Parts: sequence; C-alpha cells; structure tokens
Amino acid sequence: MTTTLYWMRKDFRLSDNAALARAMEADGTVIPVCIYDEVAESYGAAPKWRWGEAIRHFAATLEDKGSRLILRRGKALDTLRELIEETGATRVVWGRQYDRAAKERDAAVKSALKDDGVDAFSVRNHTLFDPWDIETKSGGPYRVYTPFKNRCLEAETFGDPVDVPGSLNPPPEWPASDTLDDWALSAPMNRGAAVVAQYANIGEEAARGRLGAFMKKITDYDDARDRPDTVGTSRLSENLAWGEISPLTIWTAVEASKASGTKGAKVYQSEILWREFAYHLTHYYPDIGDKNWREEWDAFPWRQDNNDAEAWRRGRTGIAFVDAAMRELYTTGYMHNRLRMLAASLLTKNLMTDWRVGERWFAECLTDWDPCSNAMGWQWAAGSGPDAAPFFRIFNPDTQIDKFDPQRDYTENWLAEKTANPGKDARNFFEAIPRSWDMSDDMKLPTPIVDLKEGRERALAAYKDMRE
DNA sequence: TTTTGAGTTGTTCGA
DNA sequence: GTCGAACAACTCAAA
Repeated sequence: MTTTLYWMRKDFRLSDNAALARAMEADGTVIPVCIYDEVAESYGAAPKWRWGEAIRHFAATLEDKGSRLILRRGKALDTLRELIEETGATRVVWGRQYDRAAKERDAAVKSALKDDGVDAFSVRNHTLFDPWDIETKSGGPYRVYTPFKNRCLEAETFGDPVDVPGSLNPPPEWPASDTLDDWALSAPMNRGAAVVAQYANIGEEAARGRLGAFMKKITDYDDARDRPDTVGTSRLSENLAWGEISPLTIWTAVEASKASGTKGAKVYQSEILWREFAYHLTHYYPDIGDKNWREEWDAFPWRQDNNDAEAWRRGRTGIAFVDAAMRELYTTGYMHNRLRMLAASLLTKNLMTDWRVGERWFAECLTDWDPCSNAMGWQWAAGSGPDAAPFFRIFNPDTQIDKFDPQRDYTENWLAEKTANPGKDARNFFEAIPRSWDMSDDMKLPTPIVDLKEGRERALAAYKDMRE
C-alpha cells in the first residue's frame, strides 16, 4: 500500500489538477500537505493573508470529500522528512513553480528526498507550458513577446483538462496538523485584512463563477479591458495566482465558446500568454525580480526609496488618477491593469524612483501577487525589461484619465476627499491603512508632488545621459 | 553570415 | 477638434 504526500503550494483546486491526479495514480492513500515554509514566510502581507484564505477554503473542500489538508510549519525539506517518517510515505508530488526562491527550494528538496530513496517529483500544474517547452528555432529563450506568443499558438495542442477525482483516497489515520489560526497569517496586514476580505473572491467555485460571467462579455474585452470604471476584465488574476483555476480551464472555455476567434477572445488569450511569458523569462533569467534585465540600466540614476515614493504608496501624490489606484490597491488587494501601468510610469519615470521600490510595494499589497508577473511588469514599465516601452513612452495621467475614466467614476469612488459624502470604498481605505500614516478622510488632497511636464523632461534627460 | 521585418498598452506638436 | 509625424535607434527572431 503506497502512501503519497501531495505537497500543495499554489494549486488549490480539484478540477484540472495534474499534481493531484499524479498523486492519486499510485493506487494507495494520498495525504495533502501545506507547509508554512521559508518561501511562504517571505510573502508580503496581502499575499500571505490570501494564501491563508485559499488554504482555509480548500481544506473545507477536501473535508467535504472525506480528505484533509495537513498543515505544518517549518523548513520544507525538514517538514517533508518528518511527515515521511510519521506516515511511511514513499512518494512526494508537487506542482511546479518557476520563481527563483521556489525553484531553488524545490531543487534542493527533490535531490535530498531522492537521496533518501523517496520517489519525489514535480508536475506542470500552473501554466499551459513549462517555460522550457517554448524555444526559438535556434534553441534559446525568447526575449520578445510577439514571437513567443506565435510559437505558443503554433503548438499543436494544449491538451485536455484533467478530470475531478472521485474519492481522494484518504489514509486510515491522519498525521497531526497545525490549525490555520496557529499561523496567524492575517497578522502582518493589521487592520487591512478585514477590509480586503470584503473584496476577495476565494476558491474554485468563485473562480468558475467569474469565468462564467466573463465569458458572456469576452467579445467586448479588447476595448472594455482598458476601462477601470467598469468590470471589463475577467478578474481571475487572484484565482490564477493561487491555482484556484487553471489557465487550461480558462483557455479551453474560450476555445469552446462561440466567441472563439473574435477580437476580444484573441486579445484575452494573448494576456494569458503574457502570463506564460513571465514564467518563461523568469526561468531563463532568474534574477529578473532583482536586477535590471537590460544591464545598461544599471547606469540609470534611479532614486532609491524617498518621500515621494512614500506619498505614492499612501495615495497622496496629488495626482488623482494614480492616488485613486494606490488606494484601490491598499483597500482591495487589487489594481486595474491600466492603473498598474500608470502608477508604475509615474513612480519610475516622473519620480525617477527605482522600479524595485514599486515592485516591493505591489508584492506587499496584491492578493493576486505573482513573483514572475510582478517582476516582468515592473521592468517592462520602467524600461529596463523585456520588450519594454520605448523610453519616450511616458504616460500622462491627465490624458489617461480623460481617455479611460472620462466621468471620473473610478477616481472619485476611491478619493474620499473629493466629495462631501464619500462611498464605502473610499471610506474603507481609511479603515485599512495603518494609524501611523496619520491620514483622515477630511484632509485636503495634496497639491501634486511633481510637475508632470518637469518630471517627464527630467526622466527623458536622464535617459539620454545614460545612453551617452 | 547576412538580411529583413517587426516590435502591448503613448505623448506632443504642428498643420 | 483631428490627424500624422516625430520621438531613436536597436535588438530580436527567422529566413
């Protein structure tokens, strides 16, 4: 009788779960395990909280099916060895992750367990492709998105989603488990956890619900996706990040729908492939979250963390569209994609602040945080990254707000200071922020901390200098 | 090896 | 108000 440990990291779902399917195929018992290990310890406040909610929700799903999720805290390898000792497990299975911290941990775990004589292996479970499945005709990684995408689309098949298992083959006896409360995962968020919880969309069912709602309007996606004043996107990033839905489930739904082939569907699928590109890049350039991807940017006179950056984090730059976005981020754990670009452009160009300052803040605040997408996105916005915007492409928040929030619905929804009777979202920001920020909703909005034109010209001049 | 075509998301300025 | 050009060359991927 074989006992298998299914080490769950970011794949909290029953449907299309290839790692679970492999765990089950040994015809023995399966013990799902989640470990609060050295990698999870390093998560920012919001991701750590959201990870806990994914665990809470999925543990309940497992219990409904007669199984359990065993929780343990400690170094991954030590903890797995303890569990192997306690349960007599001979197999350990997990779904692959591709960021440097996870990859280094997993390589060490696999090698050590194999030395112990354990059948330890990983499964692709988070992406459509493994990063190394896609390569240029001459055999290397892609550095530009469009040819990468075209190569993905040429792939003959994406395969079929894996069925939901029937029984989960629980063991006759369970090893001991921590409780989620023992881990206190909401503690780093302080007051924010209760607020962000109001906006979270947790679990497999909720993810499917969003997919269903989105499929009804996917044909509008190519235009609607740019409008933060409406829900024009799928809003599935949060669920994708924690594996509550698989990209193959999404891809298959799009392909099977009557919208397949429309502009909206194609643009949406292209975004799914941007996600794949982030894993591809991170696999081949594991430093992408720490170092300028284009080395020449090491010479750029980035400002390190500074008062302007602090104002940016607090939604107090005096530039309404960006302040609204920064408050949406802090209050909900999410920010609309267009505003991510705009907020990043303001920080890295107009305020000439190191992209890593922004990357760290997003990693602290986003419930859909993904180390690979976050790193790629920030480097793209800053200009130091793959396929980056030309240096002269600096967003102007005044132009952007007229184009994408013409009625100011989005902006005013998030800025309590703008109206006499602010709505719940705007007030929630003040519920969520730390008292040490010393901000209240009766403050006046600050005057802009940077003149957009001057900031732009300063950045352009610095860029020109760097190139000479 | 060389050549060729192409490259997520923008802004400003002048006609 | 609208439209096209300029903004800067350079790198990438494939033929």
